[in-house]
Amino acid sequence: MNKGKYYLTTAIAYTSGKPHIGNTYEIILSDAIARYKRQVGYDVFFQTGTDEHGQKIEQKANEAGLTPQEYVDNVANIIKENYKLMNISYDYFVRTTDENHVKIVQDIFKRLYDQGDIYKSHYEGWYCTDCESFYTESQLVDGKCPDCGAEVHKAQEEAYFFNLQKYAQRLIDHIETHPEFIQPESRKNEMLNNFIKPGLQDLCVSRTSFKWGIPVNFDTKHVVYVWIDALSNYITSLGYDVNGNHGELYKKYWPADVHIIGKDILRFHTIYWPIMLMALGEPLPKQVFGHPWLLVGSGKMSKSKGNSIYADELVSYFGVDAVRYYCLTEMPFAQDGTITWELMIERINSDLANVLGNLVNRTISMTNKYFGGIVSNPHVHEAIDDELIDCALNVARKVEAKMDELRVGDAGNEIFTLLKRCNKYIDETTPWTLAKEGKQDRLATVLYNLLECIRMAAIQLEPFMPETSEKILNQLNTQVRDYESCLTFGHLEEGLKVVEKPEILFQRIDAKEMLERIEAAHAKPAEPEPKQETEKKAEITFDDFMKCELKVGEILSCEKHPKADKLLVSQIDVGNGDIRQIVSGIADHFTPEQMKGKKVIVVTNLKPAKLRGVESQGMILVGETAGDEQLAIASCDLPNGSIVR
RNA sequence: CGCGGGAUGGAGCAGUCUGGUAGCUCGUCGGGCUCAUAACCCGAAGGUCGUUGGUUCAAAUCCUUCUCCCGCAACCA
Repeated sequence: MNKGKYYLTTAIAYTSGKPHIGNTYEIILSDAIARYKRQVGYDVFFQTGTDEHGQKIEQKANEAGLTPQEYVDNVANIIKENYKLMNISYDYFVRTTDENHVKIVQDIFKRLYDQGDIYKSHYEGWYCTDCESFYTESQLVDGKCPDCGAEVHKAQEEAYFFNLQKYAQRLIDHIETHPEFIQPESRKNEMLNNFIKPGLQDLCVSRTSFKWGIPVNFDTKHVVYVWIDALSNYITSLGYDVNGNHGELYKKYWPADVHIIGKDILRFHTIYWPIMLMALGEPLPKQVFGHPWLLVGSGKMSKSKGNSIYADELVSYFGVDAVRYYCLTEMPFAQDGTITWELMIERINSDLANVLGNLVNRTISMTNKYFGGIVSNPHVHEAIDDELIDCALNVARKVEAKMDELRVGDAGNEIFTLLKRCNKYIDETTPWTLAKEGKQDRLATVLYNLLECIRMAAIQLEPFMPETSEKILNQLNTQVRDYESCLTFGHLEEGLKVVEKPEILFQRIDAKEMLERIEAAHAKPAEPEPKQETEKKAEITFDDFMKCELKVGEILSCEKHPKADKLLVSQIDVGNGDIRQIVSGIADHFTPEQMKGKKVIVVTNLKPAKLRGVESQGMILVGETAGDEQLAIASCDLPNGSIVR
């Protein structure tokens, strides 16, 4: 049953560091879809990979004392290990440092240049010679460099630009005539209204400020800047050729059926990428799905917050399939989902242990107890059986409908309604009573129905939990494992002998005990980690330090900055009648009322600067924990104007 | 008025496009059962569907006012 080809991709992971479970979620989601499509008969090509260029990587490699290539090789390996751990069934892993990728990107760049879509121009901005960086007008502070405060001058950097506007109308037409193109649909308007319709700015597609990238082959002081490099991965890997001599894979699989990406980069995939393809005269991907984020508590997972949860740690506590199951079913379709240790344990206990694990266990136990493990079906049918069988036959249809909409979590829930129905069926038929009454044939039929439902469910669980699926089928000892056999009832072989002592599929977890264990494991690394993260600043001399004038000041009044959310404006008495106005970025942590009356330590000889239009004449010293979760003002009881050293 | 999303029983969500008995999972309480991983099954309690006004025979759903949350953007002397 060949239903045709299906090409799906994930975003390629940036190789700046180890991915957390939020990043891993994307590939688990994609893997479930890929496995499902294969199962129902598509010829699937599932691609993932790594994005390995850029200034940040150049820097990170430097800090680590490695060449950029060595650095990305390491991270790419970590990512591959991670995918292996999570049982990801990708067909191809593309790296943007691959030789063929590099060559094709150069060809694409050249062709877009030759046909006039890319043109050479100048990136204009304010340049700080000390920092060797460009800044935009709005980034400047008081007309000076925001980093070092030095004078900046208007300068031009040569750069290549991609003329997007030329294709804007075609893109709008495409989006409006293909409602399925941007998923979830709620994102469609965001793209149109926010970015496309106000007018697209030409995209800067080359850089000269760093070297770690794909050189522009006709102008080698430039490297190709991220998007043309990264987005092209979807076709370079397939053997796309600018002259039309495409490889077999390209001919077969392009256009992609779906690009699965995070909602944050939807813009690049629904604007820049389609326009690139239009310029190349290639067909557009059929669909781009911007999945929501997996949040920790209510906040975004990030290294700087120190709240990251990693897949390997989760797996070490709960196992691969439990983690996969959680990510797949706990995530809403279009809204951000949450991961906490408590929710994770709750899901495992209620769904995996109680409903699934226990059902398999009790059914196999009864088969052993009453029939020595031998399966038979004497077909002593009762009306109640029809309800169960209908439910079982409906699952495939419902799962298909959900999967077609990429509602993977809902699809998983459909399978669990069958498992729950099975538990209910046991209560309705009370096999132990049938055994006591000696109704052997009816009893055998009941057990057969249950085992067959379990078999059907197990097969359909494969995209979600591949290991568990196989374990269940092995416990049943059945060889009938094809998807087709789930579409009609009664394929489980008679005469089978199920396993005698079934292994517990998911052990119930004692929540309290587990949480304590996790806390203990986190307690140790929590301390030293912030220290590692904190960059050591360069040593300064005593004289350097003495350049700072620190004084005790009293906050006379404090109010919110009229034009900025994060800023507070305080009037501070620093002694000798000197009243300073100081702007601080601490509105997230303190209210103006809390600030008022506090004695604080102030840097009084800092060059004044304007922050969103309000002048700041100094700086309040504030201590912070890693990831700015908590702030504390450096306070002091000395008289106003006291010198601090 | 920068752009967008959200607010539904204790928790997490569906339902909103295409008005018409407010649903699911977890938790709580009561009952049942004993094949099973203290599991499974049944029942109950619990919601003015964020706020204001409107359209309608009828509003969680359509229009309107306001509030709060979350992204993006800006910004952290």
